[in-house]
Amino acid sequence: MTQEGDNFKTIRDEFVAQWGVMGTQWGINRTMAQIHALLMTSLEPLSTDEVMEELNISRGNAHTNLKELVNWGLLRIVTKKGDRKEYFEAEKDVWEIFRRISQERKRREIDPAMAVLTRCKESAAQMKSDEAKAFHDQMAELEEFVSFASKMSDRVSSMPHGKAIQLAMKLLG
Amino acid sequence: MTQEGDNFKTIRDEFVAQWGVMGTQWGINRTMAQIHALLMTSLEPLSTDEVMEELNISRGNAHTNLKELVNWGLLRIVTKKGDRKEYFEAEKDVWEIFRRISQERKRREIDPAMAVLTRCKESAAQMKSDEAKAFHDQMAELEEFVSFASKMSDRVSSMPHGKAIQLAMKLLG
DNA sequence: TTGTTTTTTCAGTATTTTCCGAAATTTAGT
DNA sequence: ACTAAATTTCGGAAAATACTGAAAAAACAA
Repeated sequence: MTQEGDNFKTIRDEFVAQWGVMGTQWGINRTMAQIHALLMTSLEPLSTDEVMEELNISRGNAHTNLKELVNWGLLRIVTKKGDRKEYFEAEKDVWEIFRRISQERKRREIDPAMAVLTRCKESAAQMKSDEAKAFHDQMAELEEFVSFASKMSDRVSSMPHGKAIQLAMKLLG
Repeated sequence: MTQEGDNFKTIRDEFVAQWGVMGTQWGINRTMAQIHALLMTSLEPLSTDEVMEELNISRGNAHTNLKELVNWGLLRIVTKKGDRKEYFEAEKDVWEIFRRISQERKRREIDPAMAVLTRCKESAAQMKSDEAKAFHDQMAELEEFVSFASKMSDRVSSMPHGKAIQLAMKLLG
């Protein structure tokens, strides 16, 4: 291993560690964020064992989080001929990463919120007191806004990269 | 208390509870989300004691989370003359709520991410190996995208409500 | 089928986060 | 200055979450 190789490993490890810390700050677990960082910056796909080794984590932990990242569409499984192991490769295109994360967060965060708001709004619809009317109106406004944001998110994240840039330029220009 | 009053309290409590659960799913603590839900749907500002009572939580917990919501700009403190207590009132306008949350998340999530990416990119800038070059390029792409998203977020969340709607219509139309 | 490699599951443990309750501090009236 | 009301802080308890390690299951080859 050359001197430069060591430097690279050092800075990459720092990125992995920092990304892990940041993950926890936005409600993603540390290991998942670290694995994602590791594979985003790896030229070759890695096996479960290599990930375990690199991050000093257990097999169960590595396995669970690798599969979760596959569910998010941020990793894909690849195989090598004559080798029974699964290897994991990260999506590296930033626009594609953004799209996958947007879609997943919408599914997990926005859609359930909509359901709650709609149900609460409807339950309050027939009530006559001032309190209940205000509650109903507040639910309706929140629901409208969330629905709207949801549609916008769909629209933007289904754009090809080029279209998105165009739109952005108009906004920033 | 009328029959309808009871019904209203029931559905409001359900909203508060559900919003709390959702909070935990997106990395916000349950109590903070519940207090926000409670005050968003309250016609009158509430005191710390009223919040404690309504949610069955301790004074310390109520206090900490009320102040945190004030820091987020989602609640403001109001006082009544001849009363030494502080009362808390929620911002109810959905566009304003969205702006405050966007700004806070940017400050907490995006800005630190930028710092990490920039530092890692610069550390790898002089390295010559293929691995290091790929790492540098990946950091640069991520940094560019995040910076870009950050500017977009600023731009959109500083729009008045009307302008935002116009933009959205063009996107959805 | 039998043995070997790899993946998956999960009960128990460790860590992190949240919360309570009470003491300490601050604020304001008399 | 003294008292009373309200706010703030914080050590330790409780709850929620993440992780380990090992066993079970599955996949594959001989």
